[in-house]
Amino acid sequence: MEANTKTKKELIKDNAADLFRKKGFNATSMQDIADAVGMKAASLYNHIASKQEILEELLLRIANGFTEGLKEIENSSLAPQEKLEALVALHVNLTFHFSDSIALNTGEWIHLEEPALSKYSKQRNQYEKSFKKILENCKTEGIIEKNINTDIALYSILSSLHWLYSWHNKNKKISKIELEYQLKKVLLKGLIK
Amino acid sequence: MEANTKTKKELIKDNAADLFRKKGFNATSMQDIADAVGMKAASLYNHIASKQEILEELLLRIANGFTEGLKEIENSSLAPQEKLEALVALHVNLTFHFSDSIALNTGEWIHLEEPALSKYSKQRNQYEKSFKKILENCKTEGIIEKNINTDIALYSILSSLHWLYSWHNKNKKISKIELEYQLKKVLLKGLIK
DNA sequence: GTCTATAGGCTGATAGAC
DNA sequence: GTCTATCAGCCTATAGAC
Repeated sequence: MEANTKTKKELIKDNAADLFRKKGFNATSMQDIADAVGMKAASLYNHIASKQEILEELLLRIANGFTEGLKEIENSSLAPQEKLEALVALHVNLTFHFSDSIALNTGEWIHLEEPALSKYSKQRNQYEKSFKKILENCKTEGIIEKNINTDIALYSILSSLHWLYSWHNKNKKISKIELEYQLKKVLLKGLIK
Repeated sequence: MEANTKTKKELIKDNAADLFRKKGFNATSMQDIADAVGMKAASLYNHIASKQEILEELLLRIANGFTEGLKEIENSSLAPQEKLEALVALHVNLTFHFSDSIALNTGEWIHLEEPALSKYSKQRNQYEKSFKKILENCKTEGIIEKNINTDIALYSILSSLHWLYSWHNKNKKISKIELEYQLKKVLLKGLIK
């Protein structure tokens, strides 16, 4: 599928994602989106139902990406440590794949309204819970030290992975393979010898 | 200084910080802040000049906290690795000290207007630059492996430290000492044996 | 499917009585 | 220093001509 085969709705969502990321959801007006796409604000409503709808579709698409990726990893016969590495790879892949809209996953999701907010939060909580379980399996197997707090490890890793998009944007020079290699090292094996 | 000796301006800023964190700067109205403080929206302007001013004062106070803390560490005679540990401690301390307003440091700073935005960004960039320098010194001394990308290590650590506030809020059970111990372990020494 | 025109509501901020 | 009243502007979204 090439760029010019995109539906106008997809084009609107792409531009909106970019603006939401740069200015925030509330500070982005339909006027801003219309200007970016190249039409009048009123015309947007021939393709989308509301500003909310744009945010919902962008975020639920990403949430589904994570949910599906996680399911594959959970159902695999990888060892706990390999599952951890696969999760890092999943984040890197989704960051490259959804490059613009993935930034919304960090903060802008709070502007979702019900029932989308509940649906999104549910998926996100489920994801974190499963991630934590894998960390705990690593602990049981003695791969991770017993006195490491699983919650701290979890949120520490997730924070780094959530912010991936920001240097994907700043520093395009880093390839996917290199990014994956570095993150596995820094996040899992540690910095100091 | 006790809670009830706070000026009304400080009370307004405290409540605003809490709302900005929960709802975002743009989604928080002066009405919301007035309701939280217990006065009419118009009365707020007897204590503050504008909504912008609140955001600026909250963020510049934090930025100064980081700048000053960093200066102390830089001017100390600690070894590179100890400086790294001191930086982790600095983030933990400021997270506990500014518990509500520190959250704004993660995303809401984009709503600063000039010239405050430039001032803030300058301090932030300077902070990251100095942090990076300390990492590079660790590399020179052979404490950190040569093939680790300093930028990735830097942003990975900073991301985790920026998100500290979120589980400080969720999980008050973790003490400052324990948090500091765990983070030094997870961020610096690594997860996997 | 695009446009112009506009509704209806909320926003940050000000004026002026008390 | 607090209030009521109010302004001027911007916001999302709709109606209806073309």
